[in-house]
Amino acid sequence: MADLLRNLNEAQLAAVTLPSQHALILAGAGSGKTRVLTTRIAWLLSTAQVSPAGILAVTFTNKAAREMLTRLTAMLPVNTRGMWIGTFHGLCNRLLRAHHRDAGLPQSFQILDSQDQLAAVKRLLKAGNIDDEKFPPRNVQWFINGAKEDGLRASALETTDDYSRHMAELYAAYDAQCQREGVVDFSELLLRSFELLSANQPIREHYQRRFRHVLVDEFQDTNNLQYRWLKLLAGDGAKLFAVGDDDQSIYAFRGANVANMAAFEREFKVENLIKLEQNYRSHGHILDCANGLITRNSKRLGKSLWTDAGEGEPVRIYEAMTDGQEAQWMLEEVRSLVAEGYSRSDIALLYRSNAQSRVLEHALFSAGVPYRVYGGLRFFERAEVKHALAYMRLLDNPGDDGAFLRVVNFPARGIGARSLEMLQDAARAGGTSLYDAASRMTGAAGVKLAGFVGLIEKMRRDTARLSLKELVEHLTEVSGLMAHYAVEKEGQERIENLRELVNAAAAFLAEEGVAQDLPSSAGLNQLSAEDSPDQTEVGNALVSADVVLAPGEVTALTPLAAFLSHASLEAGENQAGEGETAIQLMTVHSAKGLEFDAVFITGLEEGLFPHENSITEMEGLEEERRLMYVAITRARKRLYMSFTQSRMLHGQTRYNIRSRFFDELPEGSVKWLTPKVRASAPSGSGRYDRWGSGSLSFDDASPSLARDADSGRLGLADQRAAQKFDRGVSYRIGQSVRHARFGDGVVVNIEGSGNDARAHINFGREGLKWLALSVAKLEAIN
DNA sequence: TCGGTTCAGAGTATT
DNA sequence: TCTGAACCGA
Repeated sequence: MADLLRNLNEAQLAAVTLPSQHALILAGAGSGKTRVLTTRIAWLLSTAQVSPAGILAVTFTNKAAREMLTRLTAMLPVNTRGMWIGTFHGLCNRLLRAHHRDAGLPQSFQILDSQDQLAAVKRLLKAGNIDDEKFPPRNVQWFINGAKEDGLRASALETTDDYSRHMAELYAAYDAQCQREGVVDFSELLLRSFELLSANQPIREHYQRRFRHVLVDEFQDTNNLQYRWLKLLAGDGAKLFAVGDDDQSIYAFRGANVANMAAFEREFKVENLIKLEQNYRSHGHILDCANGLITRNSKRLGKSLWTDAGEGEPVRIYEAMTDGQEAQWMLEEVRSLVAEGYSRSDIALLYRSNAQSRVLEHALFSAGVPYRVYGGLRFFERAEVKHALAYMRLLDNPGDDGAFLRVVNFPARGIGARSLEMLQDAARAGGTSLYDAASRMTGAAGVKLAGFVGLIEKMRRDTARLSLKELVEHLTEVSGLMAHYAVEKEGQERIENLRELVNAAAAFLAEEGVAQDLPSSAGLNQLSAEDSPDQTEVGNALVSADVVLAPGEVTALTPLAAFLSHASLEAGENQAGEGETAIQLMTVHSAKGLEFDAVFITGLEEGLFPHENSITEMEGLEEERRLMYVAITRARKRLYMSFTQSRMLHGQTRYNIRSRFFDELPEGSVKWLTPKVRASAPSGSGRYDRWGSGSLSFDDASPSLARDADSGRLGLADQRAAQKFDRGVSYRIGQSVRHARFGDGVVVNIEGSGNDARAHINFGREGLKWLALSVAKLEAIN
C-alpha cells in the first residue's frame, strides 16, 4: 500500500486518500490525472473501504477505459471483473442488456452508430413524404439527439411553432421506428437507461446501494443527461469523485457543459476541491505560454500549472509567406529534429481543421518522410465492413429494416428502387418489417425479394452451428461480397478489410473466452455475496442481471449479438499504424490527452485559429483559447507555432493576419524565428467580417510569386517577386500597416498608381477595406 | 443499374 | 480546391 502512494506529490496524495466524500479534482494538463484516478481506486480497494463490486468508473472513450483498467491491474492484483469500468455508453449498454425487459427492449437490441442513425432518419423522412429541403436529415438528427441529451422525449417537448411541432412529430416517429426495429442509437442508450433508473425504484435502489464510489474522468466533457445519470446512480449513498479540467473543455459543440463542474460543486456541497497544478510533462517556457494564454479567459475555476523541470527552450514562432512555405519550413525543422535524435513518432503536427493537413501531407510525402494522419474512417465504419455487419444484423434480427435496405441489393441482385418502394409500401400497410413483407411480395419483384430472404434463411441455417469466426467467414463468401470486391478495381483493400473482420471476430471470441476462464466464478461468488441483501428485495431479475454483468459485458447474449454491439460501441482504429515510426498529424481536438516531445501548431491565423465561426458563438472565443491551451500543453520539450500571410482555402487565396493568441503569450518565453511584426487583430469588440467577396487570388496577381513560394522557402526570390507588385507606392502585398481607426492590417491588393493608388487591406475583425493611399494615413510597420 | 456530370458546401468529434 | 450527394442518360 505504501508502494501505491509512493512518488505521489502532496496534492495527488491528498486526492487519492480523501475520506469517503464527494470530491472535485481540478487536474491540469499533464498533472497525473489518470494516475490519481486509478490510484484512488486501488487505494479504496486495498484499504478495504470498498469491494470491487462497489466501484463504478466512467470515461468517455474506450481508450481511456482500457488505460484505466490496464494501470489498475498493474497496480494491484485485483479481480477487476466485479467493477464497472467503461464508457458512459458501454455501461448503459450493460445496464440495458441486463434489464432489457424493464427497459422495454429486446434482449439483443442493436446499436445504431451516427451513420446508421442518419440513414434511419432519411428513411423516416422518405416514408413520411417529408420535404427534406425543409427538414434536412442532418438537422432532424441533430434535433433528436439534442432533445435526448436534455432528457426529453418528443411528448415532453414544448412546441411553440409549426417548425418545432413538426420536428417533435418526426422525433416521435423516429423513436417509434427504432422501437419497432429493435434498434437503439447512442443518445438513446443514455436516455433509456436514465429512464430505467428513474422509473424503476427497485433497480435504482439496487445500484445505488451497490456502487459506493462513482469516479468520473474528464468531467468537464459531460453533457446534461450524463450529469443527471451520474446523480441518479450515485443517489444519497455513493460518493462522486469527479476529475476534470475546465481549461480543457473543448467539446461544447457536441453538448458538453462545463457548468456541470460548478453545478457539481454546489449541488453535492463539495468540500474537497483539490487542484493538481504540478505538471510533469512540459518545460517551463511552454507552461508559461499556456498559463499566460489561459488567464485571458474570464470564466475559470482557476488554476496555474508549474513544473520543477526547468524552463527549457523558448517557444519558437515562425511567420511564413504561404501555406506551402510554412509546410516546407516545418519539413526542414522536422528533419533537423530527427537528426538531433527525436523520434518521428514523438513529433506532432497540429492544426485547427482537417483541411489544413493536405499541404502538410504533401510536403512530407514529397520528401519521403513517413507520417500518419489521425481521423477519418475507422475500421467498423468502412462501407464493406458495414455491409458484412448488416448481413450479420439481419441474421440476428430480421426486423432490422436499416440492415435489410443496406444489403438487399448489395451485391446487386436486380432489386431496384422501384421494387423497394413497393416493398416499403407493403410493409407499412401490413405493419410488418421489410423482411417479413419481402416473402409475401408477388410479381417479378417478389421473386427476387423471396430469393434474398431465401439467401438469408439459408445463411441462418448453415451458420447455426458455426463459431462466430466461421460465421463471418461463411457470410462474406455466401453473400457475394467477396466475389463482388474481387472484380472491383480497388476491391483488394476492401477484401483485406473483410478478412480483418474475420480476424476481429476471432479475436473477440478469444477475449470473451479468456474472460470466462479467468477466476470469473470466484468473482461471481464474491459478487453474489456482496449483493445478497438486495436479492430478496429485488427478486430474480437482478440475480440474472449480475450474471450478465460480472463476467464482462454481454456474455448472456449470443456471440453474434455481442460482437455486433462491440462493433457499434467501439469503432476501432483508423488505418493501421504501418509499423514504421511516423510523424503524427492531427487536429488539436484529437491531440487532447496525448503528448509529444516536439509539437508544431500550424495555421495560427485570425479566422482559422481562432476559427471565424467561433467569433459569433456564445463564448466561442474562450473555447478557441482553451483549444489553443490544449495544443500548447501537448508539448514536452519543444514547441513551434507558425502562421502564414496567405493560405489557399476553398480554392481561394486568403490573406490572413496572425492569430491574436500570439499577443497573449509572455514575451520572455517565446522566440521569433522571423522578425516579429506588430500586426495583430485589433482588440475590442468589432464584428468579424467574413472574407471572400473582396479577396484577391494570388494566381491572378502573381503567378510567379505563387510558384516560387510553393516550391520552397521564403528567400530573396520571393521578396523580389512580391516587390514586382509594388506599383510605385511604398507598399507591397503582404505588407503590414497601421491605420489610426482600423488598427493593424495586411495589404492584400494594390490597384492604380500615383494619386489613384488604392490598397485593399485586411484589418482582421474590422474587415477588408479599400483605402486610397493618397488620403489614408497609413503607417508601414515592417 | 451503372457511370458520369453537376452543384453546393467546406469546424472541431466520441459513443 | 476538393468532396460528397444528387441527378440524368444509356
